[in-house]
Amino acid sequence: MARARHEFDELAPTGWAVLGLLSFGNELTGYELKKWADNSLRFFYWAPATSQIYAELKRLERLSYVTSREAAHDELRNKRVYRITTAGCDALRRWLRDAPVEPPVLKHGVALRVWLGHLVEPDELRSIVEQHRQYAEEMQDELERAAATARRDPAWTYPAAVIRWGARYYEAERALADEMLRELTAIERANGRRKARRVRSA
Amino acid sequence: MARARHEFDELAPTGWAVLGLLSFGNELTGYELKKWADNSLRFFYWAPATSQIYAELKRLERLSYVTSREAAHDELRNKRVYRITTAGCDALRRWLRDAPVEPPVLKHGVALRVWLGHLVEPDELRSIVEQHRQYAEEMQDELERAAATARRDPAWTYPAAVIRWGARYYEAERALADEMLRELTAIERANGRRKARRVRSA
DNA sequence: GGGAGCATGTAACGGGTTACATGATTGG
DNA sequence: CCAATCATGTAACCCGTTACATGCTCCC
Repeated sequence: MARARHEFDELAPTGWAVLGLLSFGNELTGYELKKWADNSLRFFYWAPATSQIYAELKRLERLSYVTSREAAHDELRNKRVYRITTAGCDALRRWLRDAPVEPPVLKHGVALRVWLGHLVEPDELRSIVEQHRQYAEEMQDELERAAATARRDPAWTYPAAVIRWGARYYEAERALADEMLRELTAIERANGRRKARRVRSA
Repeated sequence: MARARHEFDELAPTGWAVLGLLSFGNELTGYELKKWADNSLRFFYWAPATSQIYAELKRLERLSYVTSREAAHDELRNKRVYRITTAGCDALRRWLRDAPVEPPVLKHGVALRVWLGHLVEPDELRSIVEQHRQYAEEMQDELERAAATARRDPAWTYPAAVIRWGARYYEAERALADEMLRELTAIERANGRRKARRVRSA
């Protein structure tokens, strides 16, 4: 039953993600990595906590997928920069190629709450969906701005494509929220009629 | 800094989700709950492991949000059915109303891999996106079938609305995959031209 | 002077998973 | 008779988070 243990299981996805951040060639500190994660990965994957980035870097170093050195100047502040190794690059490549394509993880709290709509007042439900709509719109805006300023640099072609993908994703999310609001209106109207019928027949 | 501990923090979202499953009124066993989760929650939230459902039920019982009894007939097989209490129903209502609206959790492995497209062959990238497209299509089909057979029963209006929402969600996901495939084609063409230019200028 | 940002971690905890154990019933 | 399904749980483990500790530097 248990799938054979493969090389690509040796790291949790987050580990590969961090290694991926380093695969663009820069030498980066844990702190910088966190910031990069926060304004790229976050949009379509997720932003690990700072503490976990450090933990992940240690693991990566143990596997010789990254090397680190004390940043030369500015010696007093202890500052360690990490760089991907060829072994790390190879392993990452293999992971990208060979790891099974898994369905995205989606935990949609708003959908969950609408699903339980019979328990709350229609207005409260609307408000929840509206807040979500707002959020989707903000994300879309952010990503569209990011797309506009994206590097022309061929090294960033793929990230740029994913940013555009993200913008469309959140656009769809917003459209979905709008549609849901229309559905809610329809449900309220129907309930109104039902209630009216009950009253008439009483 | 730390947000004040609220009542709605007393359970992890999964706890509320399980309680939500019970809020439709049926008496259910842990096993049945798992199946319900697998063919409803799964589409927009996520399906907890069986073992966790039992753990969650225990917690819910400790909080008096559910009660349980040994199923009367069929005594030999130890079988315990759970039912939501009024306290549980109230708590769930409060959670639905008052818990902050949090952004959906999205961990999109496919996007992550495209983002690192510079490390793999274009064909391998296409294949990953195509597998994902396939998946999205299957989910859409499943949900559309579910929507078609959905209860007319007013008690299921909201679940039905969420099923339709899900169908549209995966439709969008498929469209997004298609668009991504077109982008990949464009990138390949551009890389071809770049390569050609390099050759000419050499 | 003090707050924001830079920088690195540790400790405790919790939520959730996999793997495992157990056994009865049903249907091909 | 054997496999699948029903049914319930425990134990080990790990991923990741929050909270905390520390201290520097830059700029208002």
